Amino acid sequence: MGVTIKDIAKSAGVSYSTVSKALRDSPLVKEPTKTRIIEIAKQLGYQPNVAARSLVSKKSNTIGVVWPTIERVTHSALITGLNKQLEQLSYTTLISINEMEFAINTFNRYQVDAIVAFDDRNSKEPANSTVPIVTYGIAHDQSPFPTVDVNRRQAIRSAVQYFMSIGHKRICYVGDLLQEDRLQEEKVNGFKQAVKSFGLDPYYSRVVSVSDLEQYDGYEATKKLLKDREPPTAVISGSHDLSKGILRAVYESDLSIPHDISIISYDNIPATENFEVPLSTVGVPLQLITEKLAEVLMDVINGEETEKRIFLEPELKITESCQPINGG
Amino acid sequence: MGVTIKDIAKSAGVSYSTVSKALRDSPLVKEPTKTRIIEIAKQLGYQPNVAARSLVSKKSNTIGVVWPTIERVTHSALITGLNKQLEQLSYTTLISINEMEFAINTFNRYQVDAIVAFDDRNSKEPANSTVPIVTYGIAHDQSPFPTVDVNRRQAIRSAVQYFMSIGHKRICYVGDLLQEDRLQEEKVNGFKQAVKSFGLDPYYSRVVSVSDLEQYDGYEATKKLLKDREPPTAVISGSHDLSKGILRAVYESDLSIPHDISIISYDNIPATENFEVPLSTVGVPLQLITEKLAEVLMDVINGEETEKRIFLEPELKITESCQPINGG
DNA sequence: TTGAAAGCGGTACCAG
DNA sequence: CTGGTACCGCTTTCAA
Repeated sequence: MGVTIKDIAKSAGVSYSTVSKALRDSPLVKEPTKTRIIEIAKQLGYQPNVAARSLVSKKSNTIGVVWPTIERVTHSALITGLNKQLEQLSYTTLISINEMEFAINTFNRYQVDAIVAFDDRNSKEPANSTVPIVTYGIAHDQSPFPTVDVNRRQAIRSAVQYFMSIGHKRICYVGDLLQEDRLQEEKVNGFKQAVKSFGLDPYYSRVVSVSDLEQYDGYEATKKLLKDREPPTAVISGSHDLSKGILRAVYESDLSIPHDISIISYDNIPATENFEVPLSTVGVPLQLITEKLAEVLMDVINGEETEKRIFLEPELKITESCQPINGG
Repeated sequence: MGVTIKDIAKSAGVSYSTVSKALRDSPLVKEPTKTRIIEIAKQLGYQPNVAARSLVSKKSNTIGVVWPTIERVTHSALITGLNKQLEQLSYTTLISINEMEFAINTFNRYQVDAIVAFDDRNSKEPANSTVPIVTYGIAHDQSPFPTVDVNRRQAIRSAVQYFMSIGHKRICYVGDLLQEDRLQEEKVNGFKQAVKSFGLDPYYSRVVSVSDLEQYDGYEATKKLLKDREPPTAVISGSHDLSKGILRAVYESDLSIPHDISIISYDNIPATENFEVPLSTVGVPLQLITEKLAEVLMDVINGEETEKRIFLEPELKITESCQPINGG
């Protein structure tokens, strides 16, 4: 078994309560004693027992992340970011990939300080939980839990609006998933609404379906799209990976960006790749999302009131991948 | 705060030690008392406190999974499978995406019963740990910990061997990643060794590099490959996703499988998709890997001796995607 | 400044 | 079969 404070106490010739204080850096212990104890603890390879500690302190300094859909990459960057963010606040992140209810029960037994529930499918309303829950994603619409989310609808709408403002009339959205995926649906709906409310012709400005959100899917869809008699002059892409495929398809068809086609990509991740033409994006920077998430988590842990639904507004970043249309 | 066994005891009018027994389904409690207690526990929404339980029993019934590279999909199916497997053994899986050493420390503090370390990059040797560790992947070659792994080298070698046995002479392997990725390297090396030891002409039988293991990468690489004056008659693909792209590229070039090109895909996942032609595969079924992993975990938990390095041998499953070559 | 002791929520043993 | 109790490792009063 592991080293306990009693072992340290024995080795240091003090009582174990003194050790406890020393290790928690309490001012109630004289400096030399403290450093000596800490030194011994290090030598012995002491690791505080979370079970014992959280049993008495009712805090575990741990956040549980419920993420039943690891196979879908959608959230991995977000979770990585959140993990970093929470690390800075000296919280540890633990992930469960079990089904929502089971995962929440697990985290309740573990007495984590708070739970973040991610779910892009249509999962059950989180079970009752002693531990406060924060959700990300729009899965639970009248959820009783605080929710942080990106206004995807608005993101796509802004993109449409921008394209119209520079003269585009045939604007397509590539990214309808056809499966149950609320996150994608929101974007599609944002597009459809925009088309309607801005009075675009739905014949030219339509939604293009893909079977997944990866590069090849974008490639394939665009190949088809470009065979139209009157292909769009502007494309909005539902994800970064799709965009890569779209670019490929455009180039292979000997068209150029932005000369023949302008493109804006939905994206929360800062552009890391170098494309031939830097990609215009619309979305909420990942960092902002994780910051907000961490903030809300700290709030619920400290029992402070939070807004129930935080909708982060997307930013439009226009680069050379967009160009005004000449004469319609 | 949560409901404790004392609350239940009060409500049931029994001592709390009886409650403890009843909830653990001990035969030392009369049936009616037991059911009554369990009923009350359910009504009150009781969740056993892991901290308290593991503090006294020194068991948490939890396995910690160290997985610093969630962004890379490679292992997600494996982890999902392992999670299921362990669930059946009534173990809970918790995942940490932190850097190896940090994650292991965390799990030590949490007193998980065992740790599985996944790592496809070149990470530090796991720190010293009170908790037993099992590794998956070849990252740590002279690792002191039990390791379960797939014999990737042999997998690719078998595929080459099979192709030769049915007359192929120009066999290419698609899947070199060029980055530091030991798992991929193993396959590439398996291929190179096979080419050499079987006396294939390395000019025709070569390794084709891809930038990632996804569909588009396979598509792109194959498009190029097929432009050769003398393209291969057989292709071995490094991953399932790559294979999808390879198939696409072949069809688009108006070639047919297996008539013009035979293909075997490295794959641990049972074929779920329906391709035009069912795909031949070589690899260890995922289920086998997770079973073995679970088995070794149970062994180390129970302090039983295990083989240090378990190398699972791949299976070759040949379908209509392969065809003997006619006259070289 | 240090030590002693109570108690967090359970388990397990022993007495009744 | 049920109740009482010691104790797991640690934090946190309270006394010395």
